[in-house]
Amino acid sequence: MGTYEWQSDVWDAMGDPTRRAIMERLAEHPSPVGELAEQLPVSRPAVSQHLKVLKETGLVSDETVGTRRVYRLNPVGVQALRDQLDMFWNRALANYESVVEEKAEEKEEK
Amino acid sequence: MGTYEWQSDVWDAMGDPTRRAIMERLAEHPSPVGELAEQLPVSRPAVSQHLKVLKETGLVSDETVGTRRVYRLNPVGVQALRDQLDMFWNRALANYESVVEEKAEEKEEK
DNA sequence: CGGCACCGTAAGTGCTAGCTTACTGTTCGT
DNA sequence: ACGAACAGTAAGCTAGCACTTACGGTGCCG
Repeated sequence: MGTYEWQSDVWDAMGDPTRRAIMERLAEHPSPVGELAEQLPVSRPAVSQHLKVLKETGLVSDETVGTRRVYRLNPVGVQALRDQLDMFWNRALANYESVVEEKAEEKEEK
Repeated sequence: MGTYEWQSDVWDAMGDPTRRAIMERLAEHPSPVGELAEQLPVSRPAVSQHLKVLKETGLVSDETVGTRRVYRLNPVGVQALRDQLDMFWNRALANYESVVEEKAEEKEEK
């Protein structure tokens, strides 16, 4: 807690399967809303609402070109997820190693 | 199948705020269910249900010691998240660089 | 053995959020 | 300028899920 702002919104955003599907499409290449909706089993407004969430969390950015809006992945948001995930990763390893040490101690005591 | 049937379930698991709180606690150190419930604003059965989900997705592992069950982070599950996230990360960078290239081309055309 | 501590499961409930349809707002082409 | 294409917003409905209480099961200790 404290000064370290916990961006839980980013995890919430990735928690929805449709939004993850959108992220996968955008990982291929930047796309306008209509093109995304065609490749997904939901309506265009639904996609639009999901993109709003993804944009608010900083996972995607948009650019208006002509009458359409092209969305693309935002490296900043993705990096934020990586940072938090690395914390879990490091500590998961620490936990695992402590288990190994305990097992080793058990053997030594024999 | 079997070992690798998750993938998307892992994100769903991390989508819930309470489960993320549990993951934070387990990142500190392994804990039994009751201890986790004391530090959270939900009942013990609720924690138990969440732990079930986290275990099914491979994010945590449990060990029965006496009458209690000690849960800890599972490096394998956390690693699964990291792998998928890295895919987004690499492609997000590719998208960004393509934008930079386009901007550069625009300047050259002038 | 009997009571206790710890935990998982069952059953039921309330609320969130994702979806749809309908509407409004821009921008481009003719 | 008018219609078409593209997209965001509003309102409403529904399904899923996170939570609760109640219960059943297992290992520990006096």
